[in-house]
Amino acid sequence: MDPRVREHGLASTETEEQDMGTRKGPWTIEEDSLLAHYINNHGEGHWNTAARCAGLNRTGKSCRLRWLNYLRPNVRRGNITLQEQLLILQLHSRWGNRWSKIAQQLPGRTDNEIKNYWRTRVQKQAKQLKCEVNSKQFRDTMRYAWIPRLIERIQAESESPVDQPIISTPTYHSSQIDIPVAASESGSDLIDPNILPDISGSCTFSDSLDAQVSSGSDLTCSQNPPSSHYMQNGSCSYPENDSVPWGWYEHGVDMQRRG
DNA sequence: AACTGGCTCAACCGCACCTGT
DNA sequence: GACAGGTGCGGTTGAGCCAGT
Repeated sequence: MDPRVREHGLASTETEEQDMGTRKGPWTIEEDSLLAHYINNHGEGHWNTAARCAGLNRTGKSCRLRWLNYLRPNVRRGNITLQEQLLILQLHSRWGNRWSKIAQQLPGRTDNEIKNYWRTRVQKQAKQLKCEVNSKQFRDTMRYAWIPRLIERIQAESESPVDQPIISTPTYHSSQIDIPVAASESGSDLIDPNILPDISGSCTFSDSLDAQVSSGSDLTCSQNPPSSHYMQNGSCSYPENDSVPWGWYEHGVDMQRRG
């Protein structure tokens, strides 16, 4: 849903807030317009000045946030693609909660969006696995189960000629990372060795866990995520059968929920 | 139809860092 | 060096939406 629609309904309460000083809460279309117009003319930065000169009764911080997360051109909203999910998992395993740094590798995505993604999806999975999101146990699950499954998934989608909206997403380029949009010959090509140096080189554990994990243990499973009773001896294992569907974050399906 | 609980995401808050004086 | 103002970042919150009952 366009947030403006949501916000517009709340705009009627703004008068009392304006009387009491700096405005807070959802932005109105008028405020968006004022801010965008100002920044188009004067450029980004100097947010406090922008707030004053644009006639906005907002803090500079609020203006900055609104611009970066919503008004800025090329901001991509909507579902995180599989490639983006993969990249987020990889980068988070390397950098931790450095959302802004991770966001820099995902053009058009904001740190706020990635942070929200992590909290709502990944942390939820950790919670359901009854393990700390920063624990070795969870990281191993991510590295040796979810990421490989994500790669398989990306590969599978790239091989099927129909229903692959993800393929239209841009290739991500940076000095360090170049995640190909279409899968190459092997899924491992999708992992930047600089990001997860231990994945490609840790065949023994990876292979053994792979055998345990089977399919359906990854971050795209939300409808029926791996439950805690699959946890054994401090690591994650999963049932042999593929009872957990890949529907957790089905693109083109999930994204239709919010239109 | 009404209610409820879970989910999403925009926006706020507090803190840390940077820069100019 | 001390201080103040501005900016950036990560954590958190709460309103609104939606699906299930």
